[in-house]
Amino acid sequence: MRLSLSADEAPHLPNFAVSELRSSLLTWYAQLGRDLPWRRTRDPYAIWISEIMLQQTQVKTVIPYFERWMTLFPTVDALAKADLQAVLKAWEGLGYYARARNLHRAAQTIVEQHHGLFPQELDAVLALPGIGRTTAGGILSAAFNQPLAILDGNVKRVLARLMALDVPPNRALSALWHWSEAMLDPARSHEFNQAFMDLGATICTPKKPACLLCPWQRHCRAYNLGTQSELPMSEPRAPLLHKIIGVAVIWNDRNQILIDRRKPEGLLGGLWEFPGGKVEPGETIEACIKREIQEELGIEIEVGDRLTVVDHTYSHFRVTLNVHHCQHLSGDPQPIECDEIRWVMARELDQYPFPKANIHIIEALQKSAV
DNA sequence: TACCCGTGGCA
DNA sequence: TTGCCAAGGGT
Repeated sequence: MRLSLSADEAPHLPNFAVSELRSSLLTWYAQLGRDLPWRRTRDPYAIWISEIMLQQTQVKTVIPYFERWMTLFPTVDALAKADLQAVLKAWEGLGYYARARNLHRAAQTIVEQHHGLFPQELDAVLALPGIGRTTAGGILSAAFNQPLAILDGNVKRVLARLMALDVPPNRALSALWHWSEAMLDPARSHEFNQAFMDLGATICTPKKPACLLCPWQRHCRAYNLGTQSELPMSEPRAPLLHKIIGVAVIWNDRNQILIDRRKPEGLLGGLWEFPGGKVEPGETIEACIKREIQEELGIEIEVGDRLTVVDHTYSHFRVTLNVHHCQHLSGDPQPIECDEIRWVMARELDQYPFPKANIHIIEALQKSAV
């Protein structure tokens, strides 16, 4: 098996086939394409928001977030003027929080450099943070019918099967871009790109593709070879690292809880959390929590009863959070390894954006308070 | 280039 | 329970 495939090695798409593939896909889409909220508008702002939310995220998950977002921040200007904390709160639970931080920054750039109007020039769009080639093509084709190709996960999978690609898609990106561009119907790029993605999402699915319903069945190399369930090829992955974490819900004598805001960049950047850290070899949970709180906040606490245990999986590792009630004893908490610290009442916690694993802690707190 | 960056659904 | 992967981009 070869390791990679360059564009000039890519098998050629015959012109007669391209013409038939375009028309059969567009006919299929006119009948069976999905009715999605962001397809009812040509507003580039709304389409931009949907494209960012849909990065690595399924349509079903995105729909309620999209509807709420458009109510909270209906225009570029509204988003640019909003507080980052409010933006992160609207994104809470969607993951990949850099997407929300980039949306906020990009909105401010559009106000400052483009009079608040979403730019139509490809280079200007690509210059905005959080927008790469696929997202730029998706926005500009959907909003302005510009003849720009896309290469999202759906299109990669469809093309990998159509062309019986014998390497993992990420080893053949230039060939895949070449095919996506060759396939695109330049006069109807808006419909074509949407149809291309719908084909991948509803027919050419990762598991058990519905080949019998596929408008491209006759031309599909994988179908004709019977290898559609083996494609696209996948890359081996390293097993997830597992970290054991001690977490403190620290109470003061005014019935308040201590939370901290993470630094603005990196994992869960800008979100709030309950403080804690990794258990070292041979260390008890209680000792870990006491040590971490001393190191990170410079205060003394007494570690009390266990509140809950939370298992959570991130992209590249897994954590088990061992959460204990704690009592503040002495010292004024300092933001040594975070951006900000606050004492808040339990009922105020829902005003702050928290990562999912911490949402579970808040739910456990609400249960234990009843 | 290879790694970082969340969460949910599903088998 | 575990692994896989979904409308990717930044560095």
